Amino acid sequence: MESVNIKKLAQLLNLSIATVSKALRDSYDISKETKEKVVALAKELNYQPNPHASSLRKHKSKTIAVIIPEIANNYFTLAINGIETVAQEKGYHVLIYITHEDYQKEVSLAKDLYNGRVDGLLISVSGATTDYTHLQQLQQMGLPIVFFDRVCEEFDTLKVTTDDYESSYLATQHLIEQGCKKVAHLAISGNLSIGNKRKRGYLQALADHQMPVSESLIVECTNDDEIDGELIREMFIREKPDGIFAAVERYAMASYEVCGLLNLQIPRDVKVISFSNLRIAAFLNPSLSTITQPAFDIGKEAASRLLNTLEKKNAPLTNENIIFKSSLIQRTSTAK
Amino acid sequence: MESVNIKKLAQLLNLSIATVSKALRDSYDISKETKEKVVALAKELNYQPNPHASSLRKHKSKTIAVIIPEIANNYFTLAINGIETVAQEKGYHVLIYITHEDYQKEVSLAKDLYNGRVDGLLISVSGATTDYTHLQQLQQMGLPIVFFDRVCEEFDTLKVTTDDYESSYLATQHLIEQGCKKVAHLAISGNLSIGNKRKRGYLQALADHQMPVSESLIVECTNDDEIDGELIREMFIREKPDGIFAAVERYAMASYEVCGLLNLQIPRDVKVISFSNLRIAAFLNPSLSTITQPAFDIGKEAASRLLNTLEKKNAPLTNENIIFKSSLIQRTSTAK
DNA sequence: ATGAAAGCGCTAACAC
DNA sequence: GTGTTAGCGCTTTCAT
Repeated sequence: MESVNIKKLAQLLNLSIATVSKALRDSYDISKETKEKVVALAKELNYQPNPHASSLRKHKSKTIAVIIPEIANNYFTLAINGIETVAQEKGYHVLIYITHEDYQKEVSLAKDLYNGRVDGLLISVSGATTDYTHLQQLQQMGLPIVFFDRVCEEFDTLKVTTDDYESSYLATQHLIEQGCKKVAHLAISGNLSIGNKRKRGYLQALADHQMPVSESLIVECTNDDEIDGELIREMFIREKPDGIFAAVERYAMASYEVCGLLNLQIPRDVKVISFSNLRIAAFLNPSLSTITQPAFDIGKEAASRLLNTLEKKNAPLTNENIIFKSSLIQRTSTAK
Repeated sequence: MESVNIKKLAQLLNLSIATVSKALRDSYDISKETKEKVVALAKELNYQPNPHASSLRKHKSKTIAVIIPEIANNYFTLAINGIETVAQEKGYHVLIYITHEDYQKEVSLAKDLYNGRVDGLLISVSGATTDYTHLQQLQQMGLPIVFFDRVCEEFDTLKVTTDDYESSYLATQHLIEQGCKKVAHLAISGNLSIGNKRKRGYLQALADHQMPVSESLIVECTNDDEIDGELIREMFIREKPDGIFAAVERYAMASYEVCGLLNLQIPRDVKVISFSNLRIAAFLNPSLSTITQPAFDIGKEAASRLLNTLEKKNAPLTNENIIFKSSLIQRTSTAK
């Protein structure tokens, strides 16, 4: 990458490096003519300041990191889209890191951010994460962190989530209202707060409607599609549920598969509802009732807040919890 | 971001900065004992070298940029996954940029890479891009570029694609074999090479099978779902096709929608096949026959080649074209 | 085996 | 209004 630098501009214009630098930053104490000359030449030579030099000097990189557990998932895809939109608007760069639900990877990725590589971090933690010291260290070093979706409750910072408890309650209630007598839950593995909230919403709805509650109706899924399929199949055979509330889209698809294998018809024999951001849920066979999170907006909001803090336009990140509303969209999979 | 730097380590150890630096890089002319002391303290204090300083000094950032036209698309999501996997393995960082099919954005994003921000670029060009000077400039400045999927044929560098012409031919032929007499094509807008290849495959298959060929059977889609829906609807009414070959997933979904509106049954009245990387194509109603690209592997290959070049393990990027094979998966939407 | 010093390209305090 | 200079944290040549 051979390219023009500020020194070359200065030489060509017979000016000092400082003057050129100031002219480019539109400083008040540079004459209009000089500024114009400088800007003109910079444009002509396609001058771009060296980002490493200026990051080093200013202790600001105009870059944020996004750490997510997976990407083959519509929620995160949409969230990234929202994040990238805001970042581009404000002239920030976005580094992306995927943990594949691996705690060790999350730790080592966090280490990479220890020394000013980025100005801020947006993270949705891995399901395997129970210890947050890697993130706490980052925060102590002064790195602003915003959690989204998969948050760490105990962490003192901004968190952007959806109303997981409430929508899980409503989803479960919806199944009951549609006539289900035995509702199973396909739960997220690990002890993610999001997983707990969804499970609690489910349990509370069952309790409030005098429905059978049993641990054996809850399948703690993994990150492996095959294992999950097997666990779900076993539960179907063992419990013969007539309603399924899936905590994530992937488990709903696994249920569709299992129903196919067991010759169960949705929604006649089993009704299914799931958290999902699939745009084509309506085209599934049968079309899938979903709880849809405003993922794009969540990404936008998380990024906006972070960038505002970085630009000091706002107070530092408070221990606030911004909660977006999900929407329950009823489709054929829960029809009476 | 207050943190430990090499100077502090040197002070604490009563060594010179140079020695510490060398010890950390495991240089041959540092004694074992010194190395061990340095490494131990570095670990203890969680020392991480400042990436901007070393990038500035070494003219290497260990970072690559990925520019894609959109992300709410399974192909690109999978490709990023492949790219990120390779990058993480080799200790590289991945900056992500989305053009939203906007040429101006692509140009301005390219400008951001003019001055060493990244060591290499992976790009899938926007559909609106017809002029490649912004990329040529980057290449002239010495930035290695690898194209994937949406490539620029005339560009002298490595390109990773799929057998678009062949699979389009096969997809069209498949429709004909399934009994279609009038096959329409939902084509990608603009003059992307990928769009042309898919269209040429379609046209050749029609010609080889003595099928009606007409410009009015080809819908040049846009990037706007609503407009596309309208264009497709008009074509359906005007031409009454009994076969649809969609160049991208989004257009297939639009067709499903239009068929619903016009009370046409798939596959009885119209058969549909589409390029798609949707994992749940099998669960659509009806399940969608697809041409599926090995997107993850394409991302991996593109990234591997780029990183190998950066690490000088390979010769520089040649004007090669690596072609992956797509697979045609027959499902209900093209059943007889 | 260790250290001194220059310099990557830029910014900002301070002089003139 | 413009220039001089120091220094961000690191690597690397050259001396010792």
